[in-house]
Amino acid sequence: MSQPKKAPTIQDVARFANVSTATVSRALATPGRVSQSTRDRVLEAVHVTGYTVNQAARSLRQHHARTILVALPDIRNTFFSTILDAIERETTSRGYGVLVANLYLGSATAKRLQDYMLSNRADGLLLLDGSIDPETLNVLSRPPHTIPLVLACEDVPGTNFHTVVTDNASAAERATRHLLDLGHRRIGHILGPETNVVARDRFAGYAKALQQAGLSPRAEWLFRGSFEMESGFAAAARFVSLADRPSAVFAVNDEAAIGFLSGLRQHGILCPRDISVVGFDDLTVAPHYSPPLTTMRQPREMLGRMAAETLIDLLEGTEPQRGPVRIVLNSDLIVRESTGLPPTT
Amino acid sequence: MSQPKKAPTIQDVARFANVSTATVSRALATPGRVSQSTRDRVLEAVHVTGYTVNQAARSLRQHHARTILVALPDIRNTFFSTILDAIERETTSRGYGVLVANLYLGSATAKRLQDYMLSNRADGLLLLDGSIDPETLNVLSRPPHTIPLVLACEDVPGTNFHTVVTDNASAAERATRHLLDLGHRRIGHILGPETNVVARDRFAGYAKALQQAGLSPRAEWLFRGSFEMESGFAAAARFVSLADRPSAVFAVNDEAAIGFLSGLRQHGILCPRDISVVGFDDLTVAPHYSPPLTTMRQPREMLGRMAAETLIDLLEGTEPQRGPVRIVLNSDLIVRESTGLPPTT
DNA sequence: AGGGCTCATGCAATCGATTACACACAGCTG
DNA sequence: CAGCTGTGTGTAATCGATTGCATGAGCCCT
Repeated sequence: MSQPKKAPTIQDVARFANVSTATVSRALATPGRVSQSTRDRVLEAVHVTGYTVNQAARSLRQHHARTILVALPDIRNTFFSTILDAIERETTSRGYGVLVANLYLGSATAKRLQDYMLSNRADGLLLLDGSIDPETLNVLSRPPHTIPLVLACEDVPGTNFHTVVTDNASAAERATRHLLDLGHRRIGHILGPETNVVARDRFAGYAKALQQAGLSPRAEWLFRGSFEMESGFAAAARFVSLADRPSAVFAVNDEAAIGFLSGLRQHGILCPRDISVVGFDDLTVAPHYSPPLTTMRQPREMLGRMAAETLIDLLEGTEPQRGPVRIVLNSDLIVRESTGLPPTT
Repeated sequence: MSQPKKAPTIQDVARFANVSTATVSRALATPGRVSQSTRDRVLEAVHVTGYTVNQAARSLRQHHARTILVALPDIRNTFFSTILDAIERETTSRGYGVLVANLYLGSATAKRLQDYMLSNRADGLLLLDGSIDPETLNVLSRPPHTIPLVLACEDVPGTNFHTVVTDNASAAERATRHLLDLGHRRIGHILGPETNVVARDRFAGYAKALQQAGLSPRAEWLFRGSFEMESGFAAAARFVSLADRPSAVFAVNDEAAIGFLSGLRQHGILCPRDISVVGFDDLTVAPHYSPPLTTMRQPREMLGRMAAETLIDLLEGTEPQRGPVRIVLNSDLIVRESTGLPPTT
């Protein structure tokens, strides 16, 4: 009696409702296909027994898990966690679960992904990390595995999958042009990691804007970094050691911008009085920073939502599938107080 | 030939290696129980066929999914995403997957959790949200369900589960005492949501420190808010409307502190010149804010790791199970520049 | 009245891995 | 040499839900 009773199964429900398991299954999945009275009895029995479906059994039989895997380079970063949030909302509203895998660079990433994907735990992969080996992806996405795959945020060069990204290059161009429009001619850039597509695109946009203004990047005004605050902070140290300093800097993201400003402040350089800085992302803290940050706002929620949508459509074969989709979302320039006219020398 | 070949199963491996499926299973799970030569043949066959286990089948048979569910109130918040990161590291290193569920307050949370947990998708639940209905948890955790459950970050009053939390009350007391030690006597507080345990504990610590100094909270210096920047910002508006203002404020977390400072700045009130502010959490941005924030640093990674550890130990029945464990981690006061002596009037 | 429907339901196979049990064979003991 | 032990392997049941096929009841039409 008081044993650790086992979870009720469809058998229990069937017994209780005096029908076969097949009927229970149908009453639940396709209510229209059973009679009113049977349906009522089954529903009643479900209620009484407290039955819930065993997903493992269902997955085994139906060959899908109603779960997707989201692989990202760093959950701690608000940028990614916001996207993950949007993904989670969309997927759960469609009845899917979300498995997360954090891909610390350098770990046996490919192997882990494969293990995950090939073991029927997840039906599809949403990849937010462009730094993965393209060949691994090709292996996963082609027969005999044929794993539905959507790339979001970061493109993987040399592949041709469904992709949802933002317009990094043109947004960076826009940010840089904003500085040019203010009258700046001496514009530096805090770069992201060398290998990162997003960072490269943003640099390209920056370079293009300069070029259109008849300028070109100067090596000593290019500060290599990562996407983190610390790297912006480190860039500030290099900045102050320069004899000939830029009057404005475009940072690869808000975090780098914030670290940079924080570093400059330690050296008595104030923004926007002495220097203008543009960031990228419009983090929650951007409007509340001191000074409030001028930045490019990416539609992160939308990106996450569309990526999830694309993947699930793919899984369910709703869309007619005319080759890989590529969605590019636009970013907006948000002008705040971290940019201003160049100091009059 | 070029059909979408199906994924290889243990049957394929067995056929290839000329053994039974039982032997393949044993060769993989308990290599010591098959002969050297058989083992080699099986491993070879696994390699050739590209076999990976079907988790759904395994789960069905073994009655566990090697997956845990992490339920949190808001992934976007760095605070939670950092913990999630730590959890993910720990669980994957132990061979478990992580499903995430975001619990927007007010949604049919309890129902969602139950569906999730009772459907054999996950073996255990790691709950980072204290605002859930205690009764729901009791239902889940008791027969016939008996779901292993660990509470992290936020306690749920009226329940008695394994818990991993930080010392919110005493840390808040410490933060407040820091202000007292600087000579402040007029100390306000930005509160969190009324219903939140963490917010309540921090308020209690604040009140206790005041009391020990012979003071008590003044209603007009208590700013009700949430954990978000906007609520800190809103608090600033109320602050400036005060005829008689505090000289220092303890904020329920860094986000509230930042929003508050940002709001004050708009009104020309500068920190630490005019006011001292202490936050809580030590977000990444805290040292890079202007001014760099004095705050209580919580061991978030450790918290995530220990919570995951506790849950998995529970699942695997490693630990001898002598009643619910309760782990309380200590926070550290990090003094930076947002706190200073009270302005000399 | 009988043939041909549709509708509701049951029977039993199926998904892929694990594992209790059975069995064959080798080597050892008394 | 009969009997015993232990090792290595195979057979088949099992986990729980879904679903193709079969069946039977009831209805309509000619």
